[in-house]
Amino acid sequence: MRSPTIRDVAKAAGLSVAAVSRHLNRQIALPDETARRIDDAVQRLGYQPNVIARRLSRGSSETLAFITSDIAYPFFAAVASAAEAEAAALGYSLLIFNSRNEISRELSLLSRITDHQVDGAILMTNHVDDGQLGEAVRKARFVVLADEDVSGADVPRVFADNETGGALATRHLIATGHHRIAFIGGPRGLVSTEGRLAGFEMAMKEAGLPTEAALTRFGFYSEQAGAEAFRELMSMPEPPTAIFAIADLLAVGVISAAREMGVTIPDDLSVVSFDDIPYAHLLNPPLTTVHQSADEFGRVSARLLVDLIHGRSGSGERHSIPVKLIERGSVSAPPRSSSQDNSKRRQGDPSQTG
Amino acid sequence: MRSPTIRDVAKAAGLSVAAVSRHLNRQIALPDETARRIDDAVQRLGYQPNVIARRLSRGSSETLAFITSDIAYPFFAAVASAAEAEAAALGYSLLIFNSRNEISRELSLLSRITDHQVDGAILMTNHVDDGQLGEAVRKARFVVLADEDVSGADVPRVFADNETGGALATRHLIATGHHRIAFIGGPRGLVSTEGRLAGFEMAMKEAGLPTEAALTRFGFYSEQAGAEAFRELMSMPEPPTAIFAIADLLAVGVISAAREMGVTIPDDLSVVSFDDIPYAHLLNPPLTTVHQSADEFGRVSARLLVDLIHGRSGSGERHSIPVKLIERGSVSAPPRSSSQDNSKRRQGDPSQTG
DNA sequence: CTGAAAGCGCTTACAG
DNA sequence: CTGAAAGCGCTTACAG
Repeated sequence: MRSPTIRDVAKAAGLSVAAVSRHLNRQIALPDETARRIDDAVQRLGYQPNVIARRLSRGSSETLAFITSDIAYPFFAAVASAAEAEAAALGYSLLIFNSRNEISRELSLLSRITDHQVDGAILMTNHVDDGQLGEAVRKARFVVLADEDVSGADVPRVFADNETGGALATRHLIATGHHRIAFIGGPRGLVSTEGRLAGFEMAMKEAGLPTEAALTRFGFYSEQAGAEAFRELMSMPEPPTAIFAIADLLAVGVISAAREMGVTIPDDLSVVSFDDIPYAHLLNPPLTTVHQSADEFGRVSARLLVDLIHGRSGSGERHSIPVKLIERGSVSAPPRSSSQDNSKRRQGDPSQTG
Repeated sequence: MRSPTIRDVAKAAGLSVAAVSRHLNRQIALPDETARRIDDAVQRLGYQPNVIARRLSRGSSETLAFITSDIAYPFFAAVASAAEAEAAALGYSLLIFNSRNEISRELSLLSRITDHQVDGAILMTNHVDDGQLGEAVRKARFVVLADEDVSGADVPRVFADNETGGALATRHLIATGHHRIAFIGGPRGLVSTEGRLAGFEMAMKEAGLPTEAALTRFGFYSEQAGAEAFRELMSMPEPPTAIFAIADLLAVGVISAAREMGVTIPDDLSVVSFDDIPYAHLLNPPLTTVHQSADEFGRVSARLLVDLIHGRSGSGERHSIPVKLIERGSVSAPPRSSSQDNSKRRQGDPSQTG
């Protein structure tokens, strides 16, 4: 019941192991008759090369890793799926890893590159680094950073155009008549949070609108964090009339909490978010959100990684994924009653900018 | 720049390779001083064992594969995530593979078991087998089949209680007043389709209701297939007043198409589905659906696989995942106007059963 | 063109 | 207890 090895094939074909190996790897053109003898033996024995052994002697695996903080988040799953498709087209397998956003797991996954278990990795982390990850990435070398940054790592990067997206979302809210706009972000220090915040602030400034510290919240990327931020915002003396939640996941938390509190979106409160996850258009309300292409994210990352492995792409490379605003049903004009007057009353507030 | 090997460590510690290996694998209790020498050398050199080499000589990898037809489908992603968590708790890594439901990819993934690239696999296929897959599973041995069956494979299985779920969904529709109920299934021959169909038919029969062939459709598991089945159903002379779509994915297709055609759910048409994907409660309308626990699916599958590898679980084992109906907003009483009378008129139709 | 042999980096029976 | 050596199944310089 032992699986046949290349030696068995060689014996059966009356040839040397080397000849068989070379033939199987197409590094040699054998006379037809000889080639057939090998192929027949392979057939008959049901021989399958042992990939582990090949990997050990060759030092490469034709396998890539995709490390995500949460494979259950639809946007990340969609990126993984696209990366897989592109990797396959380029002759690579893709292993998908769930890091649960734990640095220890990210580190051990990255070490599989040094191991030659995989040739390289696409890393989608989702926390700020204390330096460990940066060092590991530098050591692993064949890594592309997608969606979030790891500072100090000299590798290619693929980010969404966060700043433009943030500005797009905010301008849309302003154009619809909102002045008191809250910002619900992820953790501070992440490029997603900082980029989208910069876009938000830029758009507010353009419009001559103040950015109030109490209206900009930060926290984890989770439904719960979105819900919590929403509740805090609504319990303010003068709640905002619109929210820019910088991820659909956060917006989902906002929607759930709003439902519970009986506030209607968009009648009582407008919401714009970011990502455009698969079912965003079917939610209630349909989410107005900044779209970034998961497909392009995955494909570009995979291509960049393969290029890097083959020395065809520089480590300084940066790729920006374009964004666009998708208007659906979660935004409307602010309710007549509210904040218009309130915001005037607060004109002199020292916490205001601009 | 070459990564340090166990030989380097041995040299640095002034010991044999064997001693180092045994110490690192805790198969030996060295005098404290000696142990420290090794640990220091490991530290200093930054030694990390080469997993590939270990795997080749040991013949096992402490790694499991999770093969899914579509990692981008939220339910599957959730199962993968749970399987990963359980595997990690049991000391195994989990690689997630996207097979795209292509048999050639499933086969090559399965062959990684024979390869010793992975110790075993959880296989979630989604097509009927022509025998190839069954043979590969039999050969690979350390496989657990989840969600869908592969006939002729003598391995453990984890299925939802499809029949009960199908009956639950159908009875709910009947209890709400529906008589003309359509069934939108996946491909014929899959246990999900057949089991849920059996439950559907059982519930209809219980209620003394006919099952009309034109009202039961089968097709791929895709949004598109759901939309198409819906359109065909609605263009019938007497369309159904309710649909049991046996997967949320299908229901999402139905909802989209209904939106386009201007039919309102649940006022014009009631819909029940199956799965309860993550955002089902936030859709418009909130989906009334049969819940199956993705978490339990993933955890049980992983545990069964590890048990199988360790010879602790028999290949005949079957585990059934309980289901329950979650009532939300996609079902209401049938519209006054319709089918009540129509269905009487068709009493004598030969295509009717029972 | 072809084969014998070394080597990839571990683990583990075997002998001391 | 400890080490020298064989072996896991391939690939590939090297020599013929």
